Amino acid sequence: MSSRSQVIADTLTRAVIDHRLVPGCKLGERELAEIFDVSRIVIRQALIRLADDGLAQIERNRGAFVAKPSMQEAMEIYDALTLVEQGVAAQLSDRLGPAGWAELRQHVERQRQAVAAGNDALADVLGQEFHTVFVRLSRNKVMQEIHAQLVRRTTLLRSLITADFDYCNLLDDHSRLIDLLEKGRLKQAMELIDTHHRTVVRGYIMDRQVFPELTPREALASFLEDKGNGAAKADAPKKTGKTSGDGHASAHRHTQSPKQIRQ
Amino acid sequence: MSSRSQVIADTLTRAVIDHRLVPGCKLGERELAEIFDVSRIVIRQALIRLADDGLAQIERNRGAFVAKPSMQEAMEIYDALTLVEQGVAAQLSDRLGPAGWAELRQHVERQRQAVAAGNDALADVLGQEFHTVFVRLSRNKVMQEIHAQLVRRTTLLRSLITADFDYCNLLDDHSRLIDLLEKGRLKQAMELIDTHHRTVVRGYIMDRQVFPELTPREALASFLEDKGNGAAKADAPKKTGKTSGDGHASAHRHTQSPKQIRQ
DNA sequence: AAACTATTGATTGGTATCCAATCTTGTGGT
DNA sequence: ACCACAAGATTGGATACCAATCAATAGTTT
Repeated sequence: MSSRSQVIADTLTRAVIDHRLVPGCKLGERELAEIFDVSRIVIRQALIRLADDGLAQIERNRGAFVAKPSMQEAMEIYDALTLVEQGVAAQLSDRLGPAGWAELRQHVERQRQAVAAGNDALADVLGQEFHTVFVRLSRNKVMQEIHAQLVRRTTLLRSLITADFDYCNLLDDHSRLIDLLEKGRLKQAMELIDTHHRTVVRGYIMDRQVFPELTPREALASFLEDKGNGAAKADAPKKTGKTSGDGHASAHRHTQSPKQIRQ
Repeated sequence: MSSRSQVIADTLTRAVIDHRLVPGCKLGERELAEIFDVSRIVIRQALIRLADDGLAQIERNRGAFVAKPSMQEAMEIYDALTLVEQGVAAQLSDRLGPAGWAELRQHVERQRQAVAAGNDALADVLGQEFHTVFVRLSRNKVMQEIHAQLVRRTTLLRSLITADFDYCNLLDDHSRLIDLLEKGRLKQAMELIDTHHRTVVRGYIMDRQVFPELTPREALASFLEDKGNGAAKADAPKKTGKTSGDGHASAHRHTQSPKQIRQ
């Protein structure tokens, strides 16, 4: 249904927020065209979409690269995210019904169980997803899209840094946030959101040089496999690219292997 | 410096927010390609940019049209705008220095003078611009871009409705907002922002059928003239497309002349 | 006459090929 | 070691072409 450039843009987006394509990585038209078996023009359209989303930057006559935000921009993204989530919190504290609170609590509970079961990967995804669910309850699609875009960009940021903190703390934050909001303690709730994000940022140490771990061809190998199967080609990337979680309750650490650097 | 598709996207954006191109208007590739004297591919890239910005919608195998948001979406856009401006207000009330407040007051003063001088067009632009200046003082480029996009979309909405209110009231709102914020009366300030936008929305009567006033060729005639001159071609559209004001303190009324309708 | 169907025409999405401008790189001379 | 210049590669764009699909018309049937 979607145009091919949209599918490819979604696939690339997924690759970026999964840290398979890291900031600074060159996204050559010819190379991508070969990988996706499509003409260069379709690739260019996909890259325009990525650039509009803030995940890539296109330099005239030099090509597209995975975006490499400055520390300043990183701060701004987190500030914007905080602002949005605080605003949504304010709205929800007024308008959210019992069913909504229940859904949030249930989500936290699922994450707690994942932690208890030692399934860190799932816990990670759920922790990220919480914020998305939170905003979804505002029932404002425009706001959802803005938030999703900001979240994607924070996820991109996590490629640039070495996170180092435990996320049990953050899970507690989610639980406490619900409590505060339901009790109408809006001011404290907003304070919590602020410190929550600040905790995340503070856990980050920005490495100025980031080393690509994978070439585009390696990073997108899974897509090539999918393409072999045939059916899953168009569906899978679209869905995961849009709905699946992203966020910042990660404890990953990236091994650094110098290879091809930009700047 | 920018790619041609970007320049064209900016030109089209300006035409849309100036209401020369109204919601539902068909944006045919071939027609635009002739108008701008470029290949269809460049046009398609420009249309992708517009669609990503929420100003156009592309339907597969049917083409691109100027976006025609539903009443629901209109509400969501205004809610999002309110949320963003409230958040910025909260930040500014803490962090803004005397110079900032002075800039805001000066801006209101300029608008007041324009009103006094009977220069309604200028007053309109300044009234719209106030919100942009307000957000700019947050010194957060990411937030600025989000806000600018939302403002563009509200401006698009104004094509869909018949506004009917005087904007002296809104000018007072701006002045009062500054007073409240500087005095730290944050809660009242946020309430004011909310009612400010609600006033705007309430002044609107959504007409379900919108009639294109101009064909793309007519709407973009000024561009064609510029192109004849040669020099002003690349500069003018770029600059105005990005910085010049948009907002909602308008008192325009659109005459309706049935012509080519969609749906 | 009204409703359904088929053909035609126009438009879009996409490919392949070509070209100019620009960037990068590597080589050679000093 | 350093600078200049030429060669190669890459991007931005034009053009021509094709298949798929939508819209609208004309024709057929009831």
